[in-house]
Amino acid sequence: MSGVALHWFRKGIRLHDNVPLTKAIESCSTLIPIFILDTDFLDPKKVSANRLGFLLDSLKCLDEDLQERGSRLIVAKGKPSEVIFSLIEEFKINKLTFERGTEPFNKDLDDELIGIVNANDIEVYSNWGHILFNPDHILALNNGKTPVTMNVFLKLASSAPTPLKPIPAPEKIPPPPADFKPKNVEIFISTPTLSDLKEYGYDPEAMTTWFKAGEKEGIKIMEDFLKQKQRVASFEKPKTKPTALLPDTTALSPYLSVGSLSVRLFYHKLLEVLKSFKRHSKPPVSLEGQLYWRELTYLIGYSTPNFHQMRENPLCYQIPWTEGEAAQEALKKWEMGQTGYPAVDAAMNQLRSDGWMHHLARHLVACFLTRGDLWISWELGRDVFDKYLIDADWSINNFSWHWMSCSAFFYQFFRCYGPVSFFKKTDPNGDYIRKHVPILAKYPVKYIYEPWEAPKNVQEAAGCIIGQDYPRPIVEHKTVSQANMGKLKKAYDKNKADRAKPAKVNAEKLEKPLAKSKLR
DNA sequence: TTAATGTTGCCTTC
DNA sequence: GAAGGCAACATTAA
Repeated sequence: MSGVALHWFRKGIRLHDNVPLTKAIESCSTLIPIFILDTDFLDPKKVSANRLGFLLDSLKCLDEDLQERGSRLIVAKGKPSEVIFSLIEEFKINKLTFERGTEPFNKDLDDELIGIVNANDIEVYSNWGHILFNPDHILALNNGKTPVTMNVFLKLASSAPTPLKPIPAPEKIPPPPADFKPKNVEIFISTPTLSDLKEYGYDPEAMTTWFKAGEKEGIKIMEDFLKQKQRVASFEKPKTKPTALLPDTTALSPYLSVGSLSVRLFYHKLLEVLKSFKRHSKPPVSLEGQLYWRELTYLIGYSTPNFHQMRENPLCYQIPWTEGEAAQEALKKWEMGQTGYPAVDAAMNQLRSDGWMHHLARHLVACFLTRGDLWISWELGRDVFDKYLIDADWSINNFSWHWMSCSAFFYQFFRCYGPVSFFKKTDPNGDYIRKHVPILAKYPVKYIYEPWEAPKNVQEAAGCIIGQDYPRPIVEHKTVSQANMGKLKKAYDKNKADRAKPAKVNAEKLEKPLAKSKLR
């Protein structure tokens, strides 16, 4: 054991169930554990202080956990591929380990790394540690076709190999070289905080999320939740409350997203709990089902070209969303919680302050921005979510915006969320609004969801005049949502017609070659 | 080809 | 609180 190993942390910011890291340790006396802060990522316009801060805190925890085992985390800054290749060369790396990514930007880099590194006679180990199932395996089971519904996915998953059992964290980890100072790679002296990134425009005060980062925290939240066995066994996602003042779901998404909690650990611990119940809730609504949804989105993101956009995306309906200045203005109001619909604004305010909101709150605001009310492209809403959510996840986020905008996977556009009605069901008193839109806190129950309906004297008594202290509704929901359904119907018809034409031509052209290549 | 199905709508009626 | 109408989508199973 004399080699130098490089373990690259991307997601998978943890020591438990980290197979590549464990493989790296097996065969080296020196291990460089590195995280690379991509300079493209350091932009408050694209990545909020909450999201970046949560990531940095996760790294800090990782560093502490590494130090407990005789190592420490090295955080570099730059373009990931350049940093990796530079380190490989300078430190004569024998072994490179990392967790594979399904997203297009990761996929390309993975292929590049595996190819070039193998050519240089360096041992490479990577795995699919961020997900339960090997996506290539699932796709093969479906003859290479991307599954687009949960039932199809469940069938495929049931005939795929059982997800691997998690492995424990290593007890000892070989240290990086003493005085580790690469020549061509910029590294931080210690794990950076937001204060160290002021030059990029970050303000440490802007980090307001109450979520605590780290592997220990993620595992603790998981264990506390799984202890409530009855709750686990009867969990049904659609029945949880978006307006709860404390999360009514597991709220494990931030930890799963950066990988400080292993999805396989959660999966197997969950199944253990379910085993002790004769009857329990089932996918797609159960807790187990939530993990399968996550898998499905990763699989779709992995196998669908241009999944991050409407155009050139084979799964996505082409819908003529509003563009231009008016759309930008409305988008900004939506982002900043200024639509004049208290429920929507409360959710958006929670998104910006906490970096998290309940899944159904995401539905309400996403529907409102796209097909429901504002008729603005899901891509723009997706970007706003990606900026603020501490659980931001490329696959899940893109999938959900397809779904909510009726661009793919879900098409029942006549089922539309009401910005007044939807939250009333779980929060008739409007406590969620009172918390997240404090200027409305004194409104009587009768008007809390529709403050513009309140008589002037009621507005004055509540200390908030509509149109002055809080905006009037940006649109009239009833009217625009009706009109939008008509527009969607038209767009659907046009898409069907457009799809029918080229498909016919292709079928004729491809008939022979297809038959020939059946064995592929 | 038709029938059943689809994680999470809203409103009115009983 | 449950049920049915609303005006009706696409995908999958049969």
